[in-house]
Formats: sequence, C-alpha cells, structure tokens
Amino acid sequence: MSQEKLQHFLQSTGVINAGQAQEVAAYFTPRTLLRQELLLRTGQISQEYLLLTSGYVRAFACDPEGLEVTTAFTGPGQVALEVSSFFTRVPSLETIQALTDCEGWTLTHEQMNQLFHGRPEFREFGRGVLVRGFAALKNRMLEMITTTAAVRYDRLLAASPEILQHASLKMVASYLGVTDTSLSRIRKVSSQKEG
Amino acid sequence: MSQEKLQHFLQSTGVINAGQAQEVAAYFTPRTLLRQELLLRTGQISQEYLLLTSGYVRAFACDPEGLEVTTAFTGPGQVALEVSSFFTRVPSLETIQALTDCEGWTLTHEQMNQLFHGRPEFREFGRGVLVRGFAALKNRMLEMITTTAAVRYDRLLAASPEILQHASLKMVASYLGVTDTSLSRIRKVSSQKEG
DNA sequence: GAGCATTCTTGCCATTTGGCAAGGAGGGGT
DNA sequence: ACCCCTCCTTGCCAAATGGCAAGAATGCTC
Repeated sequence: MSQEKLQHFLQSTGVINAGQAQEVAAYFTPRTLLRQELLLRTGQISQEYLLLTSGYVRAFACDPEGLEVTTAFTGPGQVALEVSSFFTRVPSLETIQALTDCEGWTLTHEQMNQLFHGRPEFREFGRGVLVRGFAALKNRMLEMITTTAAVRYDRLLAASPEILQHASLKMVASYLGVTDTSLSRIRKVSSQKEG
Repeated sequence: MSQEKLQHFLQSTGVINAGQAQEVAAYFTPRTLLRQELLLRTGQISQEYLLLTSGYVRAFACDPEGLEVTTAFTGPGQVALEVSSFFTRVPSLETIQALTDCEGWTLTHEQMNQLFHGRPEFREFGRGVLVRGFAALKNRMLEMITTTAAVRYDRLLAASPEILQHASLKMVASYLGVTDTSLSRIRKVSSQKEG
C-alpha cells in the first residue's frame, strides 16, 4: 500500500521536500475501507484524518427531516476530513462513508498536533489543506448563488466525472442543492444537448 | 483605540493566556476605516488581516455578469479576511469594504507567519480562526440547500440584526442567495407574521 | 430465474424565485 | 424648498424547482 503515494502527496503542494516527506510519512498509518464502511459516524468525535490514495468517499449531514445532504465528495489525492469535529474535538454532525473500497493513510488528532507544532513544513502543509478546502467551499457557495442547478451539474460532470460513477443520483442531487427528481430532469436536458 | 479589546479577543478562544496576549498583541497595528473605504480590492493580493473592534465590513465577489455577491459580513470581535488571497498570495477575487466607520487591528502576512511559526499558542489561535470560518461557511451552505430564503432571512435577522441596519437589502439579498426583489417580498411576509 | 428492494425516470401540478418595469420613499446637496 | 439619486417596494408574468406518485430499470438475494 504504497508509501510512495503518500510521500508524493505530501510533496505535491511544494511546502514539504523529499527528505521531510519521508519523515512526516512515518507518522501516518495505512488504512483501508470497504465500500459502505464508515470512517466517521454522526455524534462521534472525529479521531482521524484520511489521505486517500485510491477510492472515493462522501460526507453527509442530515437535515431536520432526516434527509441526507451530501456535503463533500473526496477522491484520490484528497483529504477526507470533518474539519470542525477533528480540530475542535466536538461530536460530528456529519457521517463519512466509503463509496468504493478505499486505500489511504490516516493521522490521528494527536499525531497531527505533534507534526503541526513540531515541524514547520507540516504546519504549512496542514494550513494549506484548510485553506484550499475553504476556497473550494466558498467557490461552491458562489456557484450555488450565481448559477442554476443545470450549470452546477454540468460543471461537476466536467470536473469530476468519476464521482457520477460511484455516487447515486440522490447523493449528487443533494450535493448540488436540488432534489433527485430535478436532477433527473436536468440530466435529461443535459444529455440531449451533447447527444 | 483600546489594545485591551485586542488582547481580550486574542484570549477569547482560550488558547492564548493573558501574558501571551500582551506579547502577541504587540505584533498588530491599529487601523481605522471610513465608511465605504476598501480594505482589499479585487485583483490585489491581500496584505493584511483585520481584527475588528468596532464597525462592520462586508466582502463581495462579482459574478460573470458583474453583479455583486456578498460573501461575508464581519462585525466586532470577528476577523475580516480573504482566506485564499491572504494565505496563498494570489490576487483576490473579492473586495472587502467598510459598511460603517471601523476600528481594529491588522496583521500583515509576514507578521502572521512569524507568529504562526514562532508561537505555538498563536498557531492554535490562527488555526481556530480558519476552523471556525470553515464551520460557519459549511453551515451556511447547508442552510442554502435545506431551507427556503425566508427561513435564511429570519435566521439572519435573529442572529445578527445589526447587519440589517448597516447593509443595503441588495447586499443582504445576494448574501442569502436571492434577488433583492425576492427579499423585499420575503420581508413583507416575515413582518406580517410577527406584526 | 423469481422475487424483492433500490434507484432512476416521468407526468402532473404547486410553490418558490426571477426578470422587468413602474412607482414611492428617503437622504443629501445646493 | 427643490432636485437628484439611490434604495426599496410592488404588480405581472415566466422560469426553475419541489412534491407526490406511478412506472421502468437495475441489481441483489435466495
């Protein structure tokens, strides 16, 4: 379960060099998930942070009526993480679930803090994870406000077609902020356009 | 322009004690803004981070058609910050504008990094700012998906009535994800309900 | 391969929201 | 006091989306 991939990801943002990556990587623990398995369950305090090397997961919350709302899809090279629970040690409002069998590397909260306070380069890396996540979420928020659901669907399809192959339309619909019924209609129109 | 308030804010999250707050506060520079003044302009790289002690600011982006979309309101005790530009040194897509005369304290990117790498307690504080901002944005995203504009308006009114006194309805409308026309109708219904 | 459950599609109609344009209400400057 | 400008409201109709329910399609289990 290639540590190479882990070291490559650590270096990918440019703030960790090869030698550092090797040392930092030693703090991580390999982890696999089976399809449908949960990495984090609502009500639990997130104990770990998962850097995915293969597979897809999603995070979802439940609205007051109990309907699932997908808040994130995560794929290879990305970090599956419930920010609020992991960093502030508070029970999670979200569940993180494997959409496919997955492989990756985890870091516990304690290990993360050791690295965060002990290694300037990891500090930069960790901050980068948060900053990029923040920027992505803000961008999604802006799309939600300024575009129609059809546009959001087309963009998701263009940017991450793999997600559509692993997630049900209901999951995708709630991620896009529409009902599954509407998404179905949107897909019909969208597919007619390109033939 | 009370340094006391600054020190109080630094201590408010519990990760910085009184003595540390005094030392950390020395890195900040007092800053005032007049109503309408800009703290950051689209296309510039954000050079500073503003901890507000009084007054209100908003951040906004422009959609492809040039319409302003308010992305955040910030008030006393909060940090006005364009995360992406400030941390990754990239031109900002947003503008930050004072809604009222403001007082606060700024920290440059360089000063922030000195504190971040040099002081464990500030590191925790800074991470907390990001984490709380992330959680707030995610919560807003969930509200956008699971509730109607009327509910979002009522909640904003309940949580931050001061904002409504300083921002135009157009700013509030784009923040809530609706047009000013719709917000006007929503307000009509909302005000009838409570009398 | 039959049966069952889940997912996806579709039709019908209601609700929410948008777009446009006209009008009204304030506020500031001269 | 007058004018001008911006902000807010409102009426009319169109577009987008939701809710419900019935059917197709798919996949899983036994």
